Amino acid sequence: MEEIDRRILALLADDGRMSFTDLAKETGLSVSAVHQRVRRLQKRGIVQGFTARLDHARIGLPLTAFVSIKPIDPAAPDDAPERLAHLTAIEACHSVAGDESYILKVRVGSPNELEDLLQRIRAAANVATRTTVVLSTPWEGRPPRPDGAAADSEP
Amino acid sequence: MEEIDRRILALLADDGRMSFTDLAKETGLSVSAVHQRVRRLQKRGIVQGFTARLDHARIGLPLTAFVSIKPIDPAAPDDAPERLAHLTAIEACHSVAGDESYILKVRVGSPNELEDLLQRIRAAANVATRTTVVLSTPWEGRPPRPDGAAADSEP
DNA sequence: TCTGAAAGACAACTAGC
DNA sequence: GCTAGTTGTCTTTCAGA
Repeated sequence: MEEIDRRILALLADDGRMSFTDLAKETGLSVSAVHQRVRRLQKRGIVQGFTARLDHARIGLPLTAFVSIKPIDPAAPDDAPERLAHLTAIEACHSVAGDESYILKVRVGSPNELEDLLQRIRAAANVATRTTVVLSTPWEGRPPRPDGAAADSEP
Repeated sequence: MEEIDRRILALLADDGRMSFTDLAKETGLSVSAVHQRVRRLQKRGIVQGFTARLDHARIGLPLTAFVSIKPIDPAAPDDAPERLAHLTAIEACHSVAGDESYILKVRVGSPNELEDLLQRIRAAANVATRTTVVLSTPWEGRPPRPDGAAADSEP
């Protein structure tokens, strides 16, 4: 039951364009039943959407870096995410425990663009930055494998 | 020309299940032409695949962390990625410049699972770990917006 | 929550420019 | 590299158990 939902999620994480027909074959359900379950998973927000995995190096964004930021004025209100949201080079923004307050994952076309981006980040959020450049990425975005724990209750 | 490809990539990054019919409407091309272009983008490896975006908190993986690793024996050959690949909790593995050699992004169900994972990482790759726990994620996996630079030449 | 069937929409291929 | 047309498959909805 819940096992089938996890199987559907694994299949869609692996191939987001898999047809309902194929999902039905893989799960042993009818097409309608799979269709219903996927719609329910989307409605519940467990499936948040579908996206294409792109080769960043080949769309003009070959340089990836992690940027840790720390407020210059620790007393100021912490609204860094809102202040940084317009910078589309920032692919992800995580609030973290530890010495710094956020870790940003950024993608740019060149070292020059990275320098420019860092200046914009510092100016927009009034923060100090510490940057770790990615040299290569053995893997990334590997589909999650829910090991043991169960999911949530009903919405 | 190349402009249309970038538009297609942006649309598919935003909705990986968008139909070719809709892609055709959005780009002003015929369905066949869009179909051809997407197939070519996949064949060239610019589109590497499609995936469902899942709510990790609701599939039993509510805890995210970044784990930086450093070899205990700097003279040993660096094969950490191969040694760690079997640990499916590691969603991404980046080789980085800086004090440490890799940054891992991991997702687990609980602090206990994180502790267990860290032990496995240290044992498998003979490394020291430094872990930064994610408290919240304002955003993540935002579609890349190729700003100015152009893509590659032919395969 | 499932099945099965029916309508329409779509994907995939072909030919021709 | 594009358009247009054709065939077979798929998506989506419905009634019913």
